[in-house]
Amino acid sequence: MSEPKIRNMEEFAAISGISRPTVSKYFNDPDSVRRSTRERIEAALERYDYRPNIYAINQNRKLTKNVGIVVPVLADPFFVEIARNIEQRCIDAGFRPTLFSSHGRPQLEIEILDSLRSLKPAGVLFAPLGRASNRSAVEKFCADVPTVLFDSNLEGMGEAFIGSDNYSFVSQTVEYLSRTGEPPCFFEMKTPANPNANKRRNAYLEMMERLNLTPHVYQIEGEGWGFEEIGRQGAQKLLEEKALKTDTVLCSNDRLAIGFLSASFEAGLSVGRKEGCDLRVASHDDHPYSRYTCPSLTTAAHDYQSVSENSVDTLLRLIESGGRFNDRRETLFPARLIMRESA
Amino acid sequence: MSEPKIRNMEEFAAISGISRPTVSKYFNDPDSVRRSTRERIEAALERYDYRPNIYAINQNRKLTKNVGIVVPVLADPFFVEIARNIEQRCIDAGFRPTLFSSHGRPQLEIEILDSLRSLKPAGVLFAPLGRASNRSAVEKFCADVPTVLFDSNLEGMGEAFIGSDNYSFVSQTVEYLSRTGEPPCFFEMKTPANPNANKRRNAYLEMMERLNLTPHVYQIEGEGWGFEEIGRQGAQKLLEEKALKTDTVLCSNDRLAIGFLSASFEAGLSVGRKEGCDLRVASHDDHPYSRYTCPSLTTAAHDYQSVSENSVDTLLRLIESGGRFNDRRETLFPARLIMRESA
DNA sequence: AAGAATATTTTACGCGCGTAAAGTTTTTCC
DNA sequence: GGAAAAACTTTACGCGCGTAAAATATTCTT
Repeated sequence: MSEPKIRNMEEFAAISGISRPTVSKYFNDPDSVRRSTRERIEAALERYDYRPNIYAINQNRKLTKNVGIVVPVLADPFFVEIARNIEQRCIDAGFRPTLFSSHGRPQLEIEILDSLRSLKPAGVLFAPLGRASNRSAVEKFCADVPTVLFDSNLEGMGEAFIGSDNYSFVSQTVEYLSRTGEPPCFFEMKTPANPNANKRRNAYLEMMERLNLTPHVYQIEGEGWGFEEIGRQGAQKLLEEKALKTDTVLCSNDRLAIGFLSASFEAGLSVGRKEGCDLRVASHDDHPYSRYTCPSLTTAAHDYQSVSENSVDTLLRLIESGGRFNDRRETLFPARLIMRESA
Repeated sequence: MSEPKIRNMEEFAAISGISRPTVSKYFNDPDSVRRSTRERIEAALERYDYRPNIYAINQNRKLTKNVGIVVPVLADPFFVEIARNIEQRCIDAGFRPTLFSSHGRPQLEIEILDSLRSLKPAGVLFAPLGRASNRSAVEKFCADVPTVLFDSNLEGMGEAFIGSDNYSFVSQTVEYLSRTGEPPCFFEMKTPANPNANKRRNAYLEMMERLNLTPHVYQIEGEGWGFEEIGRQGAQKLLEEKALKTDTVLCSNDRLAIGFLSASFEAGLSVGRKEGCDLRVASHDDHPYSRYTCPSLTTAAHDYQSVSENSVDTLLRLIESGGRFNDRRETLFPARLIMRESA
C-alpha cells in the first residue's frame, strides 16, 4: 500500500480504473456495484490506502453515519459498561459512535446536546442526568434529532425508552431479605439525582405492604453524583445515632452501599449473612466492584446485554423509520438477584 | 432567536448586514473584526440561532479544531478522572475533544487511531495500552498526527510524554511502610499490561537495596485488564499457601490491592495498621474507590491536576509549533502519599 | 484635514464528494 | 442471438464554507 499518495476520490478512481461516481457508490454500499468492479476497487485499496474525506461526505448527506452516546457520568462503571456495549454494537451496524459524558453537570449536558446537534447524527442514545436535566433543552433536542432514551426515563421525551425494571430489582431483594431473615429498611438519598431512585423507593414501599411488613425509609442528605461519600457519611450518622430500626439494610444502589459498607467497617460493625454478624446489607445494580467489597455485595444485576442490545436495535429501527415512531414505547428489563456474602 | 431558519452563512451574513467573508472571519476569531462589527453579528446571533456547518468548515481547513483523547480502559476510574480533566481543558482552549477508549483491546486501539486519522485532529492525547499496543501502528500514527503520550510511555513515540514518576510513588510507600513497621513485599502481575508496572517493580527493588533490605516480589498469573479479579485470585492462592514472607504487602496498583483486600477478607484475615491486624496492605494510584475499601487503602496519589494540565498545555504548544517538537521531552510528576487505614 | 493604516465588501475560485441525467457498455435471460 | 435489464461512464451541478485579490470604506495618525 501507499506508493504515491491519493488526494481524493477523483485520483483514486483514476488509478483503480473506475469512474468516480461508481467509486462513490462503492463506498456508500460495496454490494451495490458489480462483483468484478468491487474487486478492482478493493485491489486498488490495498495498494494505495485511500479513505474518503469524512467531512466532504457528511456535508453532502442529510443523514450522517454518526451516532451519539450520552451518559450522565463515566465515573460510574455501570455507564462505562453499558457504553462499551452500545459502542460496539453501533460499530458493528456500520455507524460511528461518539461517547459523551455529562460528568454530572446539567450545563455540560446541554452543551453536549448542542454540539451533538451540529454533528447531524443519524441518531442518539441518551441517558439523561435525570432530575437535573434541563427538560426544555432535552425536548427541543429530541424534536430535532432522533433520540432513544435509556437508563433514566424522562416522561414523554425521545422516541423510546429502554431501561431496567426497578420493581423487579426491589421486589427480588426485598423478598430475598425477608425470606432469609429480617425484613429490610431502605437506605437512599433524600434528593436522588436519578428518577430510578424514586421508583425503587416506591417499589420498596409497595413490596413491604404486600408482605404485610412495616417499611422504614432512611433518606440521607447529599447532592450530586458522589454517591459513595454521601452513603458513607449518611451511614456513619445513622450508625452513630443507632437510628436504624432494623439490622438489615437495603440500599437504593450499589454505590451508596459501598459507602455504607465503608462506614460500617469504620464503626467496627461486621456485615454479612453469617451468624454473628451485626448487619446485613444488600443493594441494586451489580456495580462492577460489588464483587470486591468486603464483604462482597448481595445485589440485583442489570441485564446489561439486553438493555444495550435493545437500545441499539431500537435506535436502528428508529433511523430506518425516518426518525419518528408512531408510539413511544418503554421497554424494561428485569433484574437478576446476585447472592453474595453481605446479606 | 429563531424566526425564519438560517440555512447557511450567506443567509446569516445577509440578515446581519455584514458580508460573508467578514462573518467567516468572525467565526474563526471574534476578535479579528472591528468591535462594532462583532456586536452586530452577535446581536444577529441572538435573534437567529445559526451555527456554521462543521463539515464544511473542516473540509476547507487543513487543521481542524478537533482533539482526540484516547485511553486504554474507561472501566478504570483513574482514566475517567484524567479524561474528564483533559476534556474540560481542551474545551476551555477552544477545541472539540472526542473521547475514545480502547477497552483493553489492541485491535480496537488500532481502529481508533485509524478513524482518528480521518478526523484530521489538530492533535491527540494518547494513553496507549502499553505492552499490547501495536508499536508500528502507533508509530505511523504519530508520524501523521501531532501526538502527546500520557500515562503510559512508549519509548520514542509521540512528540512528548507526560506521566507520573513511578519511582516517587514506590519510594514513598516503601519508605513509609519500612519506617512504620515491617518492610513490604511487592505484589504484582507477572505480565503486566502497562509499562508503569515494570518501573514500579524496579523502583521497589532499588529502594529495598538502598535501605539494605531483602526484597520479595510475588508475581501472579493473569492476562488483561481485570486487575481486581486477577489480584483476588492471586492473593487467594498466596494466602492459602501461606507463601508470603512478610505481613506487609505493597501492591503495584490499587486495583490489584482491591482484589487483595477482597481475598484477605474472605480468608478471614484482618488488614490494617492497628495492633492485632494480620496484614498491612498499601498500593499506588489513589484509585477513586480506594477511600471506600475496607479498610481504606493507604496509597500514593497521582497528581491528576498536574498531569492533565501539563498534557494539555504540551499539546497546545505542539499544535502551535506546527505539530513537531525538536526534542521529545518526558515530564514526570511525583506522587503524594495518602495514609489511610490499611497500612 | 489629508494621508496612512486598518476593516470591510465584492468577486471569484476551490475543497472533496453526493447525486442526477443521459449515453454507453456489459450482463442476463428467453 | 437479440432484446431487456443492469451496471457503468461522462458530464455537470451543488453543498457550505475558506480564502485570496482587488476595490472601497472606515478609523487612526500627526
